Amino acid sequence: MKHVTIKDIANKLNLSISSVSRAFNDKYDIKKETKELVLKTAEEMGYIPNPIAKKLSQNKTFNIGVVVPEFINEFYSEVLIAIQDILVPKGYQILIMQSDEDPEQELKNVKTLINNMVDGLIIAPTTGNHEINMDFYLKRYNNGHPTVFMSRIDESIHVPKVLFDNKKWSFFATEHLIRQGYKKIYYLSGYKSLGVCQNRINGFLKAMNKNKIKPENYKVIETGLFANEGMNVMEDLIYKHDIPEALFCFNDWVAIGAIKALKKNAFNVPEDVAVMGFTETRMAGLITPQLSSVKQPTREYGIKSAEILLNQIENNIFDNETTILNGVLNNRESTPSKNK
Amino acid sequence: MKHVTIKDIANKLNLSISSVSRAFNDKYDIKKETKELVLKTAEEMGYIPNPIAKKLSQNKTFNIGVVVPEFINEFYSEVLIAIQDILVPKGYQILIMQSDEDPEQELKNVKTLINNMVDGLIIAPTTGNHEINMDFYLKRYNNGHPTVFMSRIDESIHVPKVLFDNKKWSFFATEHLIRQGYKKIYYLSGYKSLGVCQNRINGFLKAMNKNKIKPENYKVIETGLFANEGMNVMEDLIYKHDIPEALFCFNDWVAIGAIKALKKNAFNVPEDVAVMGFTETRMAGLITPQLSSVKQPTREYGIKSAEILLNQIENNIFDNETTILNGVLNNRESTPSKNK
DNA sequence: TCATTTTACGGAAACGTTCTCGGTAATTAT
DNA sequence: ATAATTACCGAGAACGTTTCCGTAAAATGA
Repeated sequence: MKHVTIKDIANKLNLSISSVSRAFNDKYDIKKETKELVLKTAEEMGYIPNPIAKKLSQNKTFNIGVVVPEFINEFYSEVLIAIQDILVPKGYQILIMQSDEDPEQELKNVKTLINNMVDGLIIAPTTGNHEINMDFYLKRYNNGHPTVFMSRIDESIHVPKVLFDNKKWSFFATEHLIRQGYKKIYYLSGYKSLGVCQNRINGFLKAMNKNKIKPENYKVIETGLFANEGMNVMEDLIYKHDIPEALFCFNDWVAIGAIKALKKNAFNVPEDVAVMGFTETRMAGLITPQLSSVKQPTREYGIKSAEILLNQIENNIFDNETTILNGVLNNRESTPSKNK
Repeated sequence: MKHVTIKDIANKLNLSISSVSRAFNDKYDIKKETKELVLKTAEEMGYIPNPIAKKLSQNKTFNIGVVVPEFINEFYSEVLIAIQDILVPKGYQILIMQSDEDPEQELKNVKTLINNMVDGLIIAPTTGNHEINMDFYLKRYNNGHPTVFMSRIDESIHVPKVLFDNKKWSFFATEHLIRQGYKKIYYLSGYKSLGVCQNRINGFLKAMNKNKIKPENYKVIETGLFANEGMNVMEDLIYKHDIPEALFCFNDWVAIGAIKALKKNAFNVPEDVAVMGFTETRMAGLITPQLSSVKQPTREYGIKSAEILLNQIENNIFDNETTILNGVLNNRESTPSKNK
């Protein structure tokens, strides 16, 4: 039951502790035969190295902290898996914490991870511009602590980051609706206080301006992140007889909620109202009608973030590079062409 | 930039290291004033305790390993959040690993966590009866290592576990279809090799027997876990003109896939074919028609598992208790009554 | 007042590694 | 054969805590 240590092996073989240690860590001054002997007896004795001791003496934990705003949606789950795929083979362990979309919880999470001496942090902030948190993260990063930011972070902040151009793809999605022939388009946005939502609003508005859509033919309606909010907002519009030709929604959930409200009130999708989602989920291709949406590259998010972090930790390379990932606009049944 | 240690504080105050340590750990032989002095100067000097050293000297990591088969679906995400909600306030950190539904990966994950000296393990096996893994876990548990098993584990195995009676609820769901008046019912199962799938099949068959449904009026068709598999199997049935009155599906995804195939081939749901899901997801209430399903109590899963583990770790209570959680059968539009 | 108990603190070992330094034996070069 | 080099190994400090044990000072009791 007693834990076998390096010392026990040393005693048994009449070797020194240092020699046994060398046997495990290769490449040092150690004879091939003794090394093999040590390895063999270690195996026999059921030796398991104590990572805690290793960490203490090396001042390295081989732990990476990852903080995400939530992982109920597939998005961050997929990102996390990708991060693991890169980091675990390199010997790192990942500590995952979720902030429940709350900046205060986020800061707590980061501090907990720091207290646990993580070798590096990947942070997906709940919002891109929460100043108190950002100040804290920045100071730490500038003191030389490996950190990568992800997803919802302002492009202007001078740190290594991996992001998606929400404004651009929101613009693309909106223009797509315009090109499909829809004249009156409403955007059901998330919370305007979230940076990511603001960016997508800006993309929507940019498309309106560029295409000279008159103000009476578009609207931005603050909605939320979940289906029931999309449903409520749509119910409200129906109640007011304020029905657009097309809806662009902050995410697939909002879109699905809106569709539900429409169907319930005898509107046909897409004949009466076309609907477009965002941050595609697996459902998009499965519901009726199949939902047009913008797919974000979840795996690339994780892979790229992990690689940048590794570069900081292992090669001491601290570029403030910004990686902007590309999406895919999937046109499906919910946004057919009205032209001709 | 140098890390402030307990020693630095001791030097500054002309105290011994032990006294400073006592100041932080309360309740020992320490005068109130000195304690406050230590705490105050520690604060000023920006002291952060080194958890690694603490762990080494206490032989405790305050880390809990949680291994889940996957966390792409909401189910385990919700369980994980509940586990965190219980354990984090108690000072524990959670290391999450996912096995990608692969027993070998699962064993690797568990071993990685053990090597990292977790104080306890919560394991949701990919399947309930993979013998090699189970032998390993059991031996460890019987050697006094805190462990709780969750979700997909056989009731007969003598360990502390939290589970859902899949057979019972599958039986309930099937009987519900029968009572709603459906005479010909097919079950689209998961992989028969997975214990959890086998249990649900047994529940289905039990309902068939009890209600004396003739063999020509039911079928169990091995399908899979994802929507495209549900879709393919249903397409195949349609091709063979082998259409039941109701479908019972292994999970909501399979159900949604099957519904898609039906709609595509001009069958109406539920008029032509009723459909019932399982392990309810958020989508169930949002798609058209709203999907009847069985809701599993995800939060209770996590809370109960965490509590049992804490009891093992902190109170040394190792009951082999089995907690069986209750579900809820939500009847929605996809399974209306045919009677009358 | 003196013996006894309590309180508060210091010394030092322990946790299990890594790693620097120095030393000896073996090998090679001169 | 001797000197120089190399290969291999051991001693012991270091990482930052906790905790056991001993003891001086203070408090208590008679």
